[in-house]
Amino acid sequence: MTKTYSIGELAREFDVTTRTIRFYEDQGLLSPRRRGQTRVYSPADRTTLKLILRGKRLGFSLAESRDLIRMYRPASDNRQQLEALLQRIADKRAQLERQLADIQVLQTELDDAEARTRQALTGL
Amino acid sequence: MTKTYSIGELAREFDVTTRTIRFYEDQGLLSPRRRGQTRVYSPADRTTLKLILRGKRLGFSLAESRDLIRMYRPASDNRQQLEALLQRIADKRAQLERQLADIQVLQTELDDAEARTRQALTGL
DNA sequence: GGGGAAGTTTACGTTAACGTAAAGTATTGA
DNA sequence: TCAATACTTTACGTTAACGTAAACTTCCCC
Repeated sequence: MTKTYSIGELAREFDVTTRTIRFYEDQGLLSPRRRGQTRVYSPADRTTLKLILRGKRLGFSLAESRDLIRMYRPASDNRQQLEALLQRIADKRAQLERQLADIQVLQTELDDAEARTRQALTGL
Repeated sequence: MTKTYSIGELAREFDVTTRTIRFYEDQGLLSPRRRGQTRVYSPADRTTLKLILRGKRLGFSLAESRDLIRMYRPASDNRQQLEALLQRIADKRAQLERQLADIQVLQTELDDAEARTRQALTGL
């Protein structure tokens, strides 16, 4: 019998509101089981939530995260769709590469800024 | 005599609308000179715009980018403020580190997804 | 058995980041 | 000279991603 989570538990763990989690479900990013009215989250649901929040930290929209979630599941036996999926994966990879490059540029700019700030401090 | 740019030139170069560029000015991120009514952008203005768009690709808000721009200029001779600036720089650096880690996790997840997709394709 | 505490639905409100349209000015090329 | 281009300001509209509030049910505890 595998572990489950309540919406409140997940909200606390990831520091989001329950409203946020329900909103993600509304947008089709999560589909927890129900015990009566109450939502019951599986470890897989929790992983999905984690994926969404990781995406948010990288500036992804919920639509992009939904796409990412779909990439992470087979979900098709159609050749065309699988090929299209490979393409979307490649596109995402390219986007991540660009973000990585952007981060590196920003890091060296921060290095510069810090050096100049320290320089200004020694001049006081 | 240093080069200048019109708003249209910059818009074309960076693939944004002129509305967007004016909006950034409205938000205090850009302050081009004027020739009469018309905005005239310096190479420094262009660099600032590039910084903003790089931030956007990383999911930064305009407020964050405004802060980044300020980090990139001395702008103070007050010890307290310089120390505070160093702190903000350190914070940004930490954020970039986390984003970098997030990207790496996502990259290996994409690797998995691609492998599984190729596997599904060979099974057809 | 009477509160809390945690869950639910429904619905209106809010903010950021522009889009879109209207109406006017300035320059430029046929 | 006139019509197309590129610029300007002003102002209302739009979308994503929730926040906030109200009104309700369920469960647990003393």
